[in-house]
Amino acid sequence: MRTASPKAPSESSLDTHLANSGLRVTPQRQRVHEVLREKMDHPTADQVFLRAKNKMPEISMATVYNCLDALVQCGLVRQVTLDRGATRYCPNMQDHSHFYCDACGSVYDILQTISPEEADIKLPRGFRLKNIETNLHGLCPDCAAKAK
Amino acid sequence: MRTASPKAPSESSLDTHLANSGLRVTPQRQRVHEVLREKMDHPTADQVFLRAKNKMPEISMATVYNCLDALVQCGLVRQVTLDRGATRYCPNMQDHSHFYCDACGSVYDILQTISPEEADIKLPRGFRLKNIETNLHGLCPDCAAKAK
DNA sequence: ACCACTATTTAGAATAATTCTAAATCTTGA
DNA sequence: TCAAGATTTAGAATTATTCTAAATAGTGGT
Ligand SMILES: [Mn+2]
Ligand SMILES: [Mn+2]
Ligand SMILES: [Zn+2]
Ligand SMILES: [Zn+2]
Repeated sequence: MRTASPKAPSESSLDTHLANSGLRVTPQRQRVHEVLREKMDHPTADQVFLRAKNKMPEISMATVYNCLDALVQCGLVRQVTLDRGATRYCPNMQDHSHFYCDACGSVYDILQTISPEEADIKLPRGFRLKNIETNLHGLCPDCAAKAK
Repeated sequence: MRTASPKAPSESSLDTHLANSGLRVTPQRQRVHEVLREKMDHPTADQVFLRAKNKMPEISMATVYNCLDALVQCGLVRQVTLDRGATRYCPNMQDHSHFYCDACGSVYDILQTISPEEADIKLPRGFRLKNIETNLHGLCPDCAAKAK
């Protein structure tokens, strides 16, 4: 073998991102990130907890919150807040927006965004814009069909 | 006097909007809407409750939630969810987006939006787009100054 | 390898945010 | 005036998130 331990791109990305933020690589953080990548349906912290427990029964809710915060902090996961309910988490760091079905609450990635330049947002003096978040609201295919 | 009881535009708008949604005009709903118009700083339900109590000491938290929901339902108030904290409420129904300061959590109205046409969002077959919500993240003037 | 230091995890308590429940009050329209 | 339905209310219940303090694990220096 050429390399001692070849890693999947997502794993090595986890390692480097955590390292860059001065955070350690831990089994819990790996597991939480894995759970998010396994099913990219924008789960809540609670759902991540339940899924993570399958392969790691000792993991705690506090740790799930800690891990999610760590992954958000090092730029591997995005927080998605779309309604009064629990925050959702998205491991897709590609530039994309979210479609939220107001009827059933499901969330879909939409691979299209409006860039700050394109949007040409004029902010009052002093504001420093970091990024633009676009949330699309409407009906998902299923709910749109039922609505007719 | 020409008209029997001339109303401020916002009040009559409250009446007609509620009526159009089959909802009654009540002192509590009027008060909650008034609180939101008084200080458009995007307060949380809890903050609305505290402010509403000044002129209406008997109002309850449950009623504040009920009223906010009624006002949202009839199109007089927008819900604004920007982070893991409590939902905020905005009585400005003009098309606008929100600037959220990631440092201090303050929210500002930005009178500029990306229209669905302008954005030219291409959704997969079956999705029905109702509206686009744009949230700007960054630093407010105060926090930007401190950051330097 | 041993140790001290710090980061992380953990269970559970605490707090915050929201929803629910059932009874009281109010409004509307026969 | 009365019945039906809408709304409000206090408080309990539930859900979401944060905090605390002790246990565990990882790191760097010797
Ligand atoms: Mn996503
Ligand atoms: Mn606003
Ligand atoms: Zn749906
Ligand atoms: Zn700020």
